[in-house]
Parts: sequence; structure tokens; C-alpha cells
Amino acid sequence: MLSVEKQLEIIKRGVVEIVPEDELVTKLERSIKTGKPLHIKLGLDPTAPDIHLGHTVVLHKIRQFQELGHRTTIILGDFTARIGDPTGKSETRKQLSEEQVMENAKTYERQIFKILDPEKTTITFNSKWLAPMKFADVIELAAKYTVARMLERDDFAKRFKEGHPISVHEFFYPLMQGYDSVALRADVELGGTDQKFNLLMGRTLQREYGQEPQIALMMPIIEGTDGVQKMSKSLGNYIGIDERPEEMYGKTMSIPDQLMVRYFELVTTVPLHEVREIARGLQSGELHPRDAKMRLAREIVKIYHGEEAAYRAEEEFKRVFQQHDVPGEIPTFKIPEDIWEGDMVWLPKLLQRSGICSSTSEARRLVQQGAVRVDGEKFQEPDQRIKPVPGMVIKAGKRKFIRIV
RNA sequence: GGAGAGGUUCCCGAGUGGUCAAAGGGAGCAGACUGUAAAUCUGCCGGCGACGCCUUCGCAGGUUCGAAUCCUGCCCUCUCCA
Repeated sequence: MLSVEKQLEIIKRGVVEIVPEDELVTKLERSIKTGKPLHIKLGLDPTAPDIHLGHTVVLHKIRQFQELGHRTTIILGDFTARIGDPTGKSETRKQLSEEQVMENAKTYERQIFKILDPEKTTITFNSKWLAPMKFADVIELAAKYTVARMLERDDFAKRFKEGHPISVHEFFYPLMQGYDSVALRADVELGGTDQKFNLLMGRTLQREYGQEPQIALMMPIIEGTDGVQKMSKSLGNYIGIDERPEEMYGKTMSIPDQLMVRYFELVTTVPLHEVREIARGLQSGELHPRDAKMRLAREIVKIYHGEEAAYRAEEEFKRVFQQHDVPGEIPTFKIPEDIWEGDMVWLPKLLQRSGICSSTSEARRLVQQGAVRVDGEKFQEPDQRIKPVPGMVIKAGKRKFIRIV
């Protein structure tokens, strides 16, 4: 096992806050002395079955703990998902069925293990201990925290102040998550900065239940491809880890420059000293931002699709966006019989039916705005008919292509 | 339980009888510029084979030539009082 200092350096990579750091040092020292690894906990919400880069920030951290020889447990919050973390959206979540949870869990496993070591990962559901609780147990749990303290939570405070609804059951979310730490006897819990309250709740409850409090380790919430808002599927600014290599590469290239170093640090496995080197190069101007970003895109694709795919994606990128050629692989589309008009086809209809546009109205707009090209030729008339031939390539916008078959 | 305020298009938010598919902002999309970066400028931003038609303003009815706007009931939220 590495020394405390060496471990700390790795553990602290990209971390926003460790509460409290000195207790972590104590735990590490003891772990080294006794040879007993720390128990690291991470809770995941099984409502969203698709993981994107934003989720991988904490997963990478877990991976680092695994490499340091610690014991890691992923909790799939199937039970907590019934409430949904109070994010302020105040939308009651649909309760997931047993099958849905199991299905999401399977997807999760497959995706998680692209980063984590399956040999060293325990996955467990929190319904295991939450579901059997009796009402009396729930009351006992609820009695361990006060309303005033509950309202300290950023989100609750804000909603309360602004007069937005807070349902009583939402108070149970932090309590349940905190209780997970009790059930697991966790030494460290990971989470995004938005999880701070919940992580600290774990400490409080563990103390209440006579355990040594866990360390709360908070990772940043990374911004999405727009560079401003947090990465999320609903905002459409995400890079999904199941996406095609070309897609991942392209999306990565579209992130704002300022985000590059952050991405290197948080969502790649590039060693810390190299990351610092890159940061320095960018700062001094010795390293072209584009080249740094291409490296970043390669590193990211590599994790999920392997090195070869990463290079292929890069070649494709160069061809399409630097040389303005068409992509190597284009989704094909067979024109349905009902839209033929003799040997011609109405262009907006074609765009709509091929799925490139969601409506003919949208297709018309794109055409009018000069975003549509047929075999490289621009058409701007919304009433445009074209004479499709097999192999013809239609381009709408920067990255949507189809090939007629 | 009582009193008041409010629910508008993806989000915020104007609109209180026709001129409203609905101001403004944000997001998004497209074009120009580029390194598919950022910033900036410009245009678009419910649907429809489309200078017209259809659907939308919490839900359901009603008044009216005509309703997002008025009336009735219901649902939901907030504030104050108890």
C-alpha cells in the first residue's frame, strides 16, 4: 500500500472538498497500519439508465480508490429513486417498476465497468435495508434530524424562501441516503458538490447510530458541451459513454477551450503530471488549443471504445470537418414509396421522413436557411423537388447526413 | 378550516374580449466567421404539400359574432391566519 502522502495526492486529484481532511488522513494511517482497506461508497440513482461523462467523474475517483487497494461499493438507489432527489424541479417522479430498475441496473453495470474494475466492485441495492424498515424505524430515523437543519439544505432553503412547494417526503431522501452509509459502515462517501448535504447527513446519522463518521469527498459537477450548464441529458449538452466513437470525438471537439484542462483532469486517465504539462503548454501558447483538444477527444474515446477506434474517429473528424468531405459512414435511407412523385421527391418531406428533421416545417426552415445540400449543391427553395438517385448524399446542418439507397 | 395570490408556448415571463401562434429574455437550431472552440453578427424558433388552414394559454363546461383574456365547477401551487 502506498504511503499516506502518495495516496492523498491521487485522491485529491480534481477534488473540490474533503470534509474533514484530517479525519481522512487518520483513516488512511490506520488503514495502512492494520492493512485493512477503507470502505468507499458511491450512490447512483437508477432512474437514468444512460451514463454520460458527467457521471464518470466520480467513477474515475472510485477507480483511483480501487487502484489504491481500497474496498468500493456502489449503491444503486432503487428505493431512494421512489422519491427522487429534490433538485428543485419539484416534479414527482414516477415510481419505477421492479423490471425497470433491474434493466437500468444491468445497463449501469455494463457501462460502469468500462471504468471500474469488476473484480473490485460490489454493487448493491438500498432497498435491501430500506424496504424492510418498519414505520417505527422510520420515525426513529426521522427523529435524528430537525426541520430547521433540514431547511439548511441549499435547495430546500431556496424553495422555502421563494415559496415553491416542498413535499414532506422529500425530507426523507437525505435521511435514506445517509442511512445507506450507516448500513454500509462507509468510511468515505463520494458525490458531486450538489450532494454535500446528503453526504454530511451520512456523517450525522453514523454518529447517531454509534459509528465513526464517514469522510465526505466532493467532486465537481462538470459543465456540458455548451461550457456553461452542468452536463445533463435533458439539456442535451452531454457526451454519452455509449455513443459512437465519431460522435464522442466530435462532441468533445465542440467544448469551449477553457474546459479542456478540467476535462483532462476529471474524465480521462491521463496522469496528473501530464495534465499539468498540457495546462502549461496552453497557457504559454506552445500548445495549440486544437491539438490539445484532439488529444482530449482521443483520450476520452479510448476509454470507451479503445485506442484504434479513437484514431479512426480522429481521421473521420479531420475528413469531415477539416476537409469538408462527407463522413465515411452515413446512415442510409430508402425512400418510401408513398412520397415519390414520378421520379421526383419533395425535399422537405424527404428530410422529415428520413428522420433528419422532426417536421416538414422544420425541414422547410432548414432549406430556406441554406443548411441543406444535396450532393454538395445547395437548395434554398422550400418547394424544391429533387430527383434522388442511389448513393446521393443529403446534408442538413453541420453534422446530419443521409445517403439515399 | 378561513382570507388572498397564482397556474401562458422547452424554461423564465408579458398579455385581462378581437389587430394573439401570443411581447421580451434564455435555451435551441441554421447561416457567416473559425480550430465543428469562445465571442460576435444575421435569420429561424407549434403543426400542416402552407400567402391559407388546423391545434395551443391548468382541466371541464358556459356567455359572446369572437375568449389566453368574462362566468361556473374542478384540480394544483403559494402566502397569511387558525
